[in-house]
Amino acid sequence: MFFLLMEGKQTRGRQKIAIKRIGNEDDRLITFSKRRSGIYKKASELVTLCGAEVAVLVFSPAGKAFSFGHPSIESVANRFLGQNIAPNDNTHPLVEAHRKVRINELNQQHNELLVMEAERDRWKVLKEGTSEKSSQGWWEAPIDEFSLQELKQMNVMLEEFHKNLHKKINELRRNGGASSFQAHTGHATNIPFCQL
Amino acid sequence: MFFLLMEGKQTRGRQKIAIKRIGNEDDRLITFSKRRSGIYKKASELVTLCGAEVAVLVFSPAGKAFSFGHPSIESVANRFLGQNIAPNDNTHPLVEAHRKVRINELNQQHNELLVMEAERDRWKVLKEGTSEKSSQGWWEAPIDEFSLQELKQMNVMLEEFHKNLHKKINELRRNGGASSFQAHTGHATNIPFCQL
DNA sequence: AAAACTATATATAAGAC
DNA sequence: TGTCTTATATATAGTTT
Repeated sequence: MFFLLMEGKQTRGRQKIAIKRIGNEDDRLITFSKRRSGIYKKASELVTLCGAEVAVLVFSPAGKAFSFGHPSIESVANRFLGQNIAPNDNTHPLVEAHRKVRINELNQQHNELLVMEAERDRWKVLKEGTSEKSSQGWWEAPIDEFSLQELKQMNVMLEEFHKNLHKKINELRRNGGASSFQAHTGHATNIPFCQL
Repeated sequence: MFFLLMEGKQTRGRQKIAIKRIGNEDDRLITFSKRRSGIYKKASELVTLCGAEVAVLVFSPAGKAFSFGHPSIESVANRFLGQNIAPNDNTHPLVEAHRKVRINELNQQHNELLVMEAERDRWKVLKEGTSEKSSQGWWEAPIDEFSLQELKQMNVMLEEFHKNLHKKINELRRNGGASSFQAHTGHATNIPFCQL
């Protein structure tokens, strides 16, 4: 602790910062990661609360891509581009997107899986009140209906599914497809897939 | 005021809500609008603080499209979509890779340029006196750090640089192949993913 | 290089205009 | 619709583990 003036307080808490480029690279990277997660969370809440479709695309200064999307990044982005770009312009990349779409479906499932896994532990805790069955979004699964036993079984199934998914994705990758995704899991378990 | 128990308080303040679909339509619409703005603000802060590129696409349940993007929705979306499309019909991998790297460098410069130009224009506008409700948002640039003279010089430099950049890009296109500049913008930025 | 921890800054629900 | 207010919920800066 640098400041001895803080009688009785363990930290200075959140400090105000100016909205300008963060000079220190380490701080900037940490802030990038934290705030990116924060935006994903906000986006997912907007989806759930209002039934909206949202896509968030982020490129780090280093050029690494991150994204959040519901129902999928592709669907939202295409919907947007489709209405803003000449609809019958077939030179647009969308034409050759067949394999890509398949891979993206898998990736989306993978993202959902990661989210579910991340949420799974929270569900255990959440087993208190609120018997809601409004299954709007993918994360809004029927929480309360799972006993601990069922959660354990689900855990096993998820892990199995997870492995299979990776295998399929890797097969597709070897066949020439490519995609790169990162899920918002709340746990930052990043498994970006690699092209080539 | 429903609750007479609120001694001395004018409102109950922010109330906790469950993250589930808001039943009342009016509330849902208001929340949609407020939170959408909130996400834009967060996105713009991420841009400014970390130098990221961000696009946020939102569709209301009614199907109306909203978006935020920096440097532009199109550039970020194309960059993302392009990155997820597998150019599996490459000629020679190494040649292609080298060209991609070169174009990637140019694209990054170009994106930086777009950012700088966008900011420059904002500064210009602000200098010219239309200072209305621009007291918030990421475009609130550090005006005071730049004299008018410096802005003019920067303007010239930017335009020169911009022209050269386009020239180089066009050269590469002629030597390299089919894609448009826009397509290259998308394809050129997956260095972190394919380890060329 | 993540994750956890406080204390504080910020976002926003509910209401009023 | 949009803007303002208030009080509270939530996000997060700075730091430690």
